[in-house]
Amino acid sequence: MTLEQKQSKRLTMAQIAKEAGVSITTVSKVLNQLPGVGAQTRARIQAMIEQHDYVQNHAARHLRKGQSGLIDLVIMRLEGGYDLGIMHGVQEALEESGHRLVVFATHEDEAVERRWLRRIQDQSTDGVLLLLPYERIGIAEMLMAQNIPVVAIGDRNEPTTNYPTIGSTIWLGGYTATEYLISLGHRRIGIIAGPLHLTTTRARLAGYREALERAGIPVDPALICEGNYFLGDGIKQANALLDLEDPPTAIFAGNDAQAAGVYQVLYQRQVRIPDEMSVVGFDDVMYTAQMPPPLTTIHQPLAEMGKMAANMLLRLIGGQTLESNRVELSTSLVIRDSCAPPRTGPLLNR
Amino acid sequence: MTLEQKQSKRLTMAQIAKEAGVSITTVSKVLNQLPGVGAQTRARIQAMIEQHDYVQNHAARHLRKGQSGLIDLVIMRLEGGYDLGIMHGVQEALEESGHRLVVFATHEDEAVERRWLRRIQDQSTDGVLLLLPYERIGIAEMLMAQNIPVVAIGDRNEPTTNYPTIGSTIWLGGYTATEYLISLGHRRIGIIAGPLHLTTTRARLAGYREALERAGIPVDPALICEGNYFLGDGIKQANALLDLEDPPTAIFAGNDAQAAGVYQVLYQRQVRIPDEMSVVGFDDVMYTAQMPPPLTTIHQPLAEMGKMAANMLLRLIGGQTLESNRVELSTSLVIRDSCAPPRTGPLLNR
DNA sequence: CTGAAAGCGCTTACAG
DNA sequence: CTGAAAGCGCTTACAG
Repeated sequence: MTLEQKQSKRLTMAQIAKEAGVSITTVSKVLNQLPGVGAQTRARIQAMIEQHDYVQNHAARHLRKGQSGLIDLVIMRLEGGYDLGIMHGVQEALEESGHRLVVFATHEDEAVERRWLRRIQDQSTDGVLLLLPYERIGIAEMLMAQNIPVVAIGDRNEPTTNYPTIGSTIWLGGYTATEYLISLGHRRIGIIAGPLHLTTTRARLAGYREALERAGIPVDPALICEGNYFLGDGIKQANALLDLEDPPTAIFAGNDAQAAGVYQVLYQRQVRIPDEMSVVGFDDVMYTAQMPPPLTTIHQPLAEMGKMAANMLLRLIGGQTLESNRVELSTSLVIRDSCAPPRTGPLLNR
Repeated sequence: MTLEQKQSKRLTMAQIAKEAGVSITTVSKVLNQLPGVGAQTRARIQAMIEQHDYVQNHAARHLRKGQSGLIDLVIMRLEGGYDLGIMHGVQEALEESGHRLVVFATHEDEAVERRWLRRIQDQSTDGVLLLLPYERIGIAEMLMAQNIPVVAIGDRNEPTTNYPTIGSTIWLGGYTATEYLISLGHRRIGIIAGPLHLTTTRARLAGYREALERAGIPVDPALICEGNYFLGDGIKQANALLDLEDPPTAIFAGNDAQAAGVYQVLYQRQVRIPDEMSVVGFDDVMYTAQMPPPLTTIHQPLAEMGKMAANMLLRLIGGQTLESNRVELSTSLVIRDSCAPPRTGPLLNR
């Protein structure tokens, strides 16, 4: 080791102890705010610590205490919107606890997932937050088998899980959005769903159906489109809906990304929102308020969900038990400018 | 410790060694693929490792080798677009190296930054990627003082730094965008800049000026707006430009978020893009291709920048030296559907 | 109130 | 080719 490197090396507890003329044990007690140190000694050591700007070595602490101070967040892909909303809340919670957040995107690639899982298993995480609608290699189970705490955010494909999950009242969101459109006078309401094998998709759809049925409006299968939750799906399905013999007067998109796709199609076809077509989204991600025109959508409390999930995980890590394995925060309708009563007369195909 | 916990505990190298009837040293050599182990012994130990799905303890390794396997990425806020583009590239590079990515958003809060810095100083990071246009508390310097490798991404406010930075040819982007609009016949081109104290803003502006001057078009200060790089700034400045006595026929936005704001204003005022107004953005973030109409913009190779920054950092961590302290990747014009020749006759104020 | 000592699970000279 | 031993920098019973 060269001299230069030696000089730049951070101090150890032993060095602090030596300088203060006390034992390492005593320094450790001061650092960890443990009792059993005289007031004067404590003050002297404290001063020394501050003077040198000493920080405990993380690795040694980790090795002894078995805590890495790290939380892993697993997401499908870095795409903004929904995931970022959740991350905001997670970050906020971790800021208080002092944990750092490791972010990992699976890109739905099994090999990548397995490699990450291996890297995680060396006890270098305190807990994992799963932000995946579904998984193929059973990440949650593998993690639990290793006694690594897990909390899943958003709806998962399994109706019940033996690990905690936090979601929102999706069904109610689907119901509320549809009911709102009905209240404006709409009778033909198109819905763009996600993949039907996801429970979260089915919940939206069930809410939609319930609202129609309560209003005595027959459900027209032609108005129900299956897609994925991407913008491109909104484009594709909006086109399909508009090309119908008897097109809808309102479109309820499965999420805000789809709604953005719907906007694009309406723009291209020169169909005015909301005069000629009403649109409702789902999620209420950051940009919805700024879409032209501002999108009426179902608000999911993303930040709160993230925060609560992180706090649940933290409690699990602390060895506490959770009151409930499943928490649902409430969705709500945010009325902005994308909906209006249907215009009289059929919409012309353009 | 209860029996249950005992059972779930992960194996140690010592246990593997005992089972295999060899020393810990030998197991370690096999695990780290070091020479000095007989082929048979190696095979036997290898089998044992696989059988037990043994993974080295991260904390112990970290303590001995002084490597955490962690890279920290510091960003201002989680907002998507630009930052996510960079993150994609970073993740890709780290996937190969095996490092995990810690993400931290400063929210431009000094207290938060200082707390993070402290947490970082305990040797629990291998290196830091800075994705901040500027910083108030001198993060880069503090990190360097602690011998923690740093690489900054995107342009920084300092013209020169004593740590590596990676950016793109912003000036050229400003020039190219303006030149393109001129080539379409535009003479009055509005530009929405970012904060003028940022070098990155001034580079765009200098490119804009250069293109105008080369074309013999006088620079009209009224057409130059200062804003911030958010969507709201695009809205505000687009309104200002449209309210001018002699409004521009094209608007060059400082980034794509601003361009989205411009779109919104044009939509509200029922000014058609590109027939009545041309718009150019900057960055080429994920959603630009999907804006209605698809936005013509200056492409920054965000993923490549992130990847290269990560690789530079990795090299620094490995003790290698870098060829250059400053790398600039090239920007390019991506022509989509938001520009057209100016319509004849003045644009009516609406 | 204070401190000597064991030990967390590895890696790495070094000796055989 | 193989292994005993020191040590990375802490925390934590335990003894004084």
